[in-house]
Amino acid sequence: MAYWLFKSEPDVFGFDDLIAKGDKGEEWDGVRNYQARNNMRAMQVGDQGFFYHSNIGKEVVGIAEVIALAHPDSTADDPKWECVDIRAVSRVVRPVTLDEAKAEPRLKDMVLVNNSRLSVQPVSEAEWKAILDMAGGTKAL
DNA sequence: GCCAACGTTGGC
DNA sequence: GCCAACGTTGGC
Repeated sequence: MAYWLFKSEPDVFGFDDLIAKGDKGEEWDGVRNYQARNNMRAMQVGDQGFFYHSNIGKEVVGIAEVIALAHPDSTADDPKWECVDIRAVSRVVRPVTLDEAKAEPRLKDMVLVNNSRLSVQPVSEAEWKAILDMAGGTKAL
């Protein structure tokens, strides 16, 4: 099981929008960056990822799960762009902000802290646990 | 709204 | 294949 982080602007598509999609989830489409795409290609069904709100909030607000392997992005002209499907799993008890992540020694190597522009990021198991710890765990949707 | 950082593009 | 120019992203 691997861990990831999905970044989105909440005024375009926020965690609540993903929750509204229910168990069927949603294509994580629109990614036009090779690193982000390659991360999605590496995902397995059942992998989990943090859902991070950029610009507004700048915080980890919930957890999503990969429910379909990478497939061609239906919104792309070029089949080289692929995306996975994800669904919302749970909220964090307390959102963890970017400022808090930057101030946390355990997260000093986290991609979010060092390269916040990458929209789909890998998260190590230690980072995953640290964020969950800071968030006070998760709660049902 | 500004600007720094980053990725991509295209001329050479 | 290098690198300058450009566009986009996202924190501030």
